[in-house]
Amino acid sequence: MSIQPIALSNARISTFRPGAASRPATGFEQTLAQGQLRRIEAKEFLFAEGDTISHVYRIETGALALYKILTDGRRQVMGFAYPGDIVGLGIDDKYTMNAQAVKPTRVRCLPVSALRQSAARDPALGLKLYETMARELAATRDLMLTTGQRSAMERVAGFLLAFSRRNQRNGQDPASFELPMTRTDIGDFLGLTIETVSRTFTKLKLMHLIELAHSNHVKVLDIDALAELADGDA
Amino acid sequence: MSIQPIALSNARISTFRPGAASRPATGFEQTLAQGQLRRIEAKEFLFAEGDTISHVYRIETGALALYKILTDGRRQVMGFAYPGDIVGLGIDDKYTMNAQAVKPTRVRCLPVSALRQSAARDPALGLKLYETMARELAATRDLMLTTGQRSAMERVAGFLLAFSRRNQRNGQDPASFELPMTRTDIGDFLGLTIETVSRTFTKLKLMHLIELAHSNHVKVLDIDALAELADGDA
DNA sequence: CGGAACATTGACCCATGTCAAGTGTCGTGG
DNA sequence: CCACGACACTTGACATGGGTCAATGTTCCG
Repeated sequence: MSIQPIALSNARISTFRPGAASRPATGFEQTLAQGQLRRIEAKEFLFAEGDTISHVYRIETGALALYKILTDGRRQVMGFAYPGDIVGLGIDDKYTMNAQAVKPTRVRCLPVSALRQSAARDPALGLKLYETMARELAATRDLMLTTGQRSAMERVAGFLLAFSRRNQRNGQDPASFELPMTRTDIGDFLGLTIETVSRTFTKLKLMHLIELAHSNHVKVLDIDALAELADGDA
Repeated sequence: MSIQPIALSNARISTFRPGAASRPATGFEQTLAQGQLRRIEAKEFLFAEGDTISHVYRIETGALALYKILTDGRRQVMGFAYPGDIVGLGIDDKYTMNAQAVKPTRVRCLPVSALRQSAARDPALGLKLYETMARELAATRDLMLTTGQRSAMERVAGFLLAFSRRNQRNGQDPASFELPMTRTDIGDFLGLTIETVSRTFTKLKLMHLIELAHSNHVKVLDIDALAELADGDA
């Protein structure tokens, strides 16, 4: 896979499906399902880097940007969290990133104390947490391969491609979607300036690979060509 | 901390200290201690991306480079593994990176089957694995902040600084050390070409912040200035 | 309608990549 | 012990992708 900009997209601790009995609900999922629902507005923080960890969250609707900042203001977006994703896990007692909503978002809250208790008893939960982290690590490494080695065009094409594929996985239209985040977010995610992101979008338009109805609504015209541009990958 | 280029440097599953009884050895550590010792030569692979996972390894002596490659040859070194570090963990049944010795290296081997068995029974082990991954994730994110947002000088200064600090933690001279890896490895790690790495080393020499006896022996003359150059961090 | 926030576009510049030559350093074989 | 080749590193000259700065356009909302 060429790009994996979705911090926790595969990091779901097994989505809870009431109908499908194939996978029994763990204590964690049961607890989470009863967790309090919380609504946050666009640009509001769910938590900030350095805050003491109180809860772990699962996104229900909306989207979050997860990022770190340097003192001089440079910012690296580590990923975006979408419905189903879990955010806030970590071994220290402080959050290591900022989690800021990019649009109105609802999350379900689980106190970490409850998580710790369960984990001390249930070997399966410990392994799930391990899996979750391992997946996120894999995603982060893919992103690093991207920001470390690829050209602006490869990065942007890969970003759009990942979005398209994510839609497909979720049974939505892979050829037409709304980007919830700003150019600044995309730039800070890919390690580019907003100008470069914008220019690259324009190039893709001129090549007739995409259309931009409004600046955030993307229509993919030629996904194969897009994949080729994004490529350079195993 | 400004840079953390050491993939698994903090990812040790609690170093086993026979003398200190404060921390009881887990089943994992006991098993590992009895694991087979294996010697690999410089440039030899411990495992390659895509190989089926058979063992998890702990480095005893030497150093490994862990990296991914794109089809066109571009390479991203994700980190280096030093004595005490654990490599080979992952949720899939294939290794996700190449692990290649940068100098003669000895590792202790643990079959994953043994690990899986232990983990199914022991909640503490699952949590340790989780911790290990969480630490490595944090290190990878720091590296991403580096390759994504920093200048060549910041990257190289940070790299040397991390090396110095690592030596200090291990009770060795923080002002004088041998880099086990080539300029190519450093470049592919920091997302720079070997020429840029070399030129940056030269600049640091001219600024009298370091000395290079042989091209791989670094003497740090002014660690504070180095830290300042590396900085831009929280 | 007005203004704020975001996006696009253009002109220019610079840090870093590219290409090429030159300089150690090491190990091997004569 | 020296000659040689292999390999890694350094240095220089030049090219360029993407950053910076500035002006303009677009969308949205009060």
